[in-house]
Amino acid sequence: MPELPEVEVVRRGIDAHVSGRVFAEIQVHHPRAIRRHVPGPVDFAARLAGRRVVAAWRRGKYLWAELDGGEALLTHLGMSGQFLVRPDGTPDEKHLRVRFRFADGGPELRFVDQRTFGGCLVTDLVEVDGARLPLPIAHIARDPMDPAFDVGAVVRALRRRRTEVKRALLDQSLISGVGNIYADEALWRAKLHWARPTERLAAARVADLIGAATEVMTEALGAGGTSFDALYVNVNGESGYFDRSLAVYGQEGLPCFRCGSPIRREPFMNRSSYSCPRCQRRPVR
DNA sequence: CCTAACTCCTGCATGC
DNA sequence: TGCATGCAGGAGTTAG
Repeated sequence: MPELPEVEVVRRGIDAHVSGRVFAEIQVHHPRAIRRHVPGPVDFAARLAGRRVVAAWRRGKYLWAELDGGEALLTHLGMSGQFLVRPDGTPDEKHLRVRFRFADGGPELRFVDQRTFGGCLVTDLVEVDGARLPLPIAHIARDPMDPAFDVGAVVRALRRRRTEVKRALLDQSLISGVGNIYADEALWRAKLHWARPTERLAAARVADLIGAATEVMTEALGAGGTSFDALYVNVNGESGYFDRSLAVYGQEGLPCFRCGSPIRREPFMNRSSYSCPRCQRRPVR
């Protein structure tokens, strides 16, 4: 499940292998992959052909290739999206959705996505609060790796919410880049139960939580990301190894690293939350 | 305006 | 073996 660290690994790969190159033929193999590009696949391909990639950027879980002339190829990996750099003639992946060829005839870029939650679109860049962003993600908050990330402002915004703390942590308009895995890891590090009401959390506890999220995602990036299977890989098809360092996510029944209590799994928003029953006490009501 | 539920999708694990 | 069911879940959309 690509979250900030995994998307950053992909961004670096695209920056290294695609920046400076000129798009040629683009093939859309599955229309759902560009469903957010409203004008459709023909327009999508036409807007990219002949355009040079200036650089690859990221905010939260979104990444985009800035094109010469001012537009951007914006993408989100969803649950299972991958960008792979492959020499021409490499057999197509089963879930190949979009093929990007280049004018230099070098290795092509492929968007592969099993569960089709991810996608691509071409869009304008706009100025938002001192940052240059693709228009559809103007509402996405800065992530903790952003030099202009303001911890104090995020703490205040989060405490204004009237909801459970994990819901707020997953809200990409408050703080971006955190998904289910790193949310659970950050809550464990901060010793907070996911259902704690935000309005009853002291500012210092919230700051601890943001710090824990930043810390765990930084460590995961250093490990090349988290991967449970072949679904998340870098542009060369290689997996990260942070899954070995996970304290709670997917660890149901295994002993807590801190206290030895068996990690529990609870239903949360039609998915799961993992936590330590002793280190992370459930709120009384 | 704010919050929560719903929805999209495929493959794998599980149980009968 | 085959079929049904549950689960994985990001984020836009819709409902209240």
